[in-house]
Amino acid sequence: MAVRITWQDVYDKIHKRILDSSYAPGDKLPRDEDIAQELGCARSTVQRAMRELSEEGIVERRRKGGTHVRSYPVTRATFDISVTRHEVESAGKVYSYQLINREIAKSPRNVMAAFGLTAPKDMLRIEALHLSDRQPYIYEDRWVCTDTVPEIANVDLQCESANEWLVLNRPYDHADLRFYAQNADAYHADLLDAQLGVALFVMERTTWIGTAPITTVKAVTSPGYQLITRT
Amino acid sequence: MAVRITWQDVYDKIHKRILDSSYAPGDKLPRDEDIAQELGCARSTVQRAMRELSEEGIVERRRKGGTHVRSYPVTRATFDISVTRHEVESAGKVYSYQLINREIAKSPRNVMAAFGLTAPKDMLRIEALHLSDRQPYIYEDRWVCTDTVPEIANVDLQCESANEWLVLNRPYDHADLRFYAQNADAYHADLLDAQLGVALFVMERTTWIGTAPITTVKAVTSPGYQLITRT
DNA sequence: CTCTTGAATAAGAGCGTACTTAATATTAAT
DNA sequence: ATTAATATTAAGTACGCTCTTATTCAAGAG
Repeated sequence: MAVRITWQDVYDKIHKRILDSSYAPGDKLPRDEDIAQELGCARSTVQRAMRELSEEGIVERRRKGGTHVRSYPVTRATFDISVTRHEVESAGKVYSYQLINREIAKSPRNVMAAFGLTAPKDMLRIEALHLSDRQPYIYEDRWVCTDTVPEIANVDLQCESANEWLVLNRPYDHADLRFYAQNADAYHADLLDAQLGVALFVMERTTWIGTAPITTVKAVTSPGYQLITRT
Repeated sequence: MAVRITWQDVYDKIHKRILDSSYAPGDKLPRDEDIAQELGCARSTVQRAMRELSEEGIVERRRKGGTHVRSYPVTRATFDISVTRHEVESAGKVYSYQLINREIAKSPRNVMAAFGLTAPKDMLRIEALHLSDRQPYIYEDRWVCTDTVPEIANVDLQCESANEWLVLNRPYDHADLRFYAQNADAYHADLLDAQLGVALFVMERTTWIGTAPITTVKAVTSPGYQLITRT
C-alpha cells in the first residue's frame, strides 16, 4: 500500500510553493478541501499543516476568508528564558552565585510601573550575581511581591537563588519581557568587572499569576553577552 | 444537550492544576486517555490541549514516557520581526527612510562569519536610516549576497528600502537572530543623533534559502529603544 | 443609497476508530 | 551478569464524518 501523506508532507509542499513564489505574498491559497483532494489526503491533515504554517507566521487564515500568504512576511522567533544556572551549565561552564543584598524596601517608581501599581509597597528586594566560570555573568536586581509570595521570607537565599526558587515554586500566568541596552554605571561596572560606561545588554522580566504580581527582575548581563535565536 | 468540552477547556483545567501546584514541576500527568475519560471528551481533544501546553513549554511529552510538567519551567516568548516601516507606522508615527550608501564590496570578516563563509566575496552593501517622526530610529548596515539575489542590482533603493524589497521578494528558509548592546562610535552617534558612547541596542539577522545565504543585516537602534514581548 | 438581514462559505473543532512510532520494560540467550 | 530480541505502552498521526463559527456577499427594507 502506498505510503500515507503526512501533515509534514503537506506542510513541505505548500511551504515549497511559497518559497519558490508559486504563491507570492498576498496570494490566496486553495481551500483546505481542494488541497486535500489534490494531494490525496484528508482535510484534517491539510488543516494540521496549515495551522503550523499559520503559527509560524507564514500564512494567515480567516474563516470564510480562506488562507493567504502573509503580505508582509515576518520573522517569528521563539526563545526560552529559564534558570540562569542551566544557561551557564549547558554552555559547559561552572556556575556559581552570590547573594549581594536582601532587604525589605518600598518599591521605587520603576518597579511600580512594571507591576502597574499606583502606590509604593513594601517588597522584598534581592540583589544577586550569577557567575560563569568564576566570572561575573549576570547581575540581577529583583523585587518580589511579598503579598503574593509570603513564603519567600523563609527561604535561605544564600544557597538557593531567588531565580531558581521562584521558578520552581511560583508558577506564573503571564509575563512581560523587555530587552534594551544600558551604559554601565559605577555600581554595575564594579559588580560585573566591566569598564565604566560600557554598553550592557539588559533583560527585564515581570511575572504575574492572574492579576497578582509575583516578581520583577532586571538582569544586567556582562559585556559581550548576546541573546541568540535560531529559526 | 450539555455543551461540549473544547480543547481550551481541557487546556484551562490542566493549566490551572499546574498553576495551583496540583501538578508540580517534574510530576507525571495521567495518560491522555484517562484525562479524556475524566473530563468526558475524546482523546484527540486532550491531545490538542496537550500539544498547546507542550508548545508553550509548560509540559514535556514523550512517547511511552507520558506527559510531565517541565521540571524547570521556561519563559517561552515569541516575537515577530517585520518591516521597519510597519513597526513605525503601527506605533502611530510617520515613517521615512534615507539611503546612505550603496556599494559593491568584499565581505568583511564579521559578514563572512555570519554566513559561514571561508573566503571573502563581492556583495552588495547597503547602509540606510529608518526614521520615525523625522527622528533617527534604526540604522541598518546590510550585506546582500548577489549570487543568491542578483535582481537586487536593478532595484531603486532610493524609494524602496532593501528591507522591504527583500521581505517581499526573497522568502527565506531559516534565520539567525542575535541581540546585544554596543557603545555608539562616532559614526553611529552622528547618524542616530546620539551621544558618543551611549549604549545602543543592536539586532542582527541573517537569512538563508536552503544553504544559499540571502542577506545579513545589523540594525543599530537609537538610544532608548526597547524590544518588548508579552506572554 | 445606505443599512440591515440572511444565505453561503471556508476554517475551526469534536468524535471514534485505526494504525504508527518511539521509548521503555521484559524476557531470553549468550 | 550482560546483551540482544521482543513485547508493551502512551503519544503521534490519519481519516471521515458532523457540527460550529466567523466572515463575506448579496438581496431586500428603510
